[in-house]
Amino acid sequence: MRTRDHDLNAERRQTILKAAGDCFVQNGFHATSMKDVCTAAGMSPGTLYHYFRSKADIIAGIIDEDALAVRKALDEVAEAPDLLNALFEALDAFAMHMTDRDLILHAEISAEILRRPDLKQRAAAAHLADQKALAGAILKAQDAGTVPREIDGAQTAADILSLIDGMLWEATLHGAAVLKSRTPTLRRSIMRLLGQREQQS
Amino acid sequence: MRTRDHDLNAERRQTILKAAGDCFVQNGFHATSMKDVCTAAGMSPGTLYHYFRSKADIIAGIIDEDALAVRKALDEVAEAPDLLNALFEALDAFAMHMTDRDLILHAEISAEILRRPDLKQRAAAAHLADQKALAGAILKAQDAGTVPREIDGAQTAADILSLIDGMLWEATLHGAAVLKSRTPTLRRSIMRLLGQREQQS
DNA sequence: ACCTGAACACCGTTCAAGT
DNA sequence: ACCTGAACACCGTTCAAGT
Repeated sequence: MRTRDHDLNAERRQTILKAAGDCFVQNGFHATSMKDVCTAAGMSPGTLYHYFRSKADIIAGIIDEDALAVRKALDEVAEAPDLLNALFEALDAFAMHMTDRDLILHAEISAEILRRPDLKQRAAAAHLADQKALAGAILKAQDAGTVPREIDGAQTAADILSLIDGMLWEATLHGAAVLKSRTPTLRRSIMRLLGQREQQS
Repeated sequence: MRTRDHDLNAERRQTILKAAGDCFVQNGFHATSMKDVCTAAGMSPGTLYHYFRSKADIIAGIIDEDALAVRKALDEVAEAPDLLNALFEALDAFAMHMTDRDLILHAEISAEILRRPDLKQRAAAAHLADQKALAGAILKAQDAGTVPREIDGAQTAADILSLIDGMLWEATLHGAAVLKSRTPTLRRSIMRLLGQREQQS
């Protein structure tokens, strides 16, 4: 058959993404050479370039995988009946399961987004979609009476995402351990942003 | 005289930092070659390497300049008699005077911090110092009775810095214009984090 | 279509030589 | 001390040739 083998294509691409991810976590995006990725993936440069057009294209693939995961998590929160509960549960799960590997890869991803205009554009669209999903959830909570009307849904959604990003930034700077210690206080801050009164547990 | 000429040294370093900054803003850190910086600074590679040990060392110099500016602004806020006022004034000035150039350079800086462990360590120290300065200011406001006692100063300081970083991230993704539209709502979010009641102006 | 590996263009850094 | 520019080692990408 001369036609393109889609299964092989998808499989090879997956192999390359995994191998590249490992390399990037170990040595960073710019410190790993294409030769490194080739060795890790067990193929020659020519073959690798058959599946990805450039080194940058590889990290774009990794970014897409990451964005999809965030997307799914937020959509689940948006669809849940109780916003606060769902959000805090997602946050806990996030802080629990985030490994050092994830954190390092997230840093590499962010760095590359900051650098490349085309990735920046995709990240901007993803960020807007995330914001809208959360804003929709806030609106629903306002209809249900859980969140006061005077809260600006869109802006508050953006601020909540900022808080989470900020925690991630702290975690990359000071180590993954801060995720666990930070989650409870982050909870309180998010509640304040959503206009909740203080409450003793 | 065979002894090191300190004035010339400082001047040349400044020339290089400025030239490199221009190059990085135009083409990004990794897309500008040392040859580009040499041309912009008007000197040969050998001379440039006489003043900076590496390309990474140049961006480290730019980072230090940036961190110093943040440091100064936050210390002024911390020393002001009225925290809220001083903070909001600083924020307005920040949003007003932030140029596209600053924003792009900030992005390049962040990307490089994410990548290099030694820069990461310095950024972590700077972030901690910023956080402490703001936490001190919150404590002072608590003593003055402007901010309620149940607020956790250190964590709230971290959260406020997260909100500002988040706004910067949004600005790099969606353009500098969001800084001006975002500042008023950011104000309200910060007030909420500091336990202030809603108020009509 | 899928794969190989030598070859090309380029870049960060060094170093012998000059003043 | 300060400066030059050719030279070195390395890296992302291409391409002629093979199956």
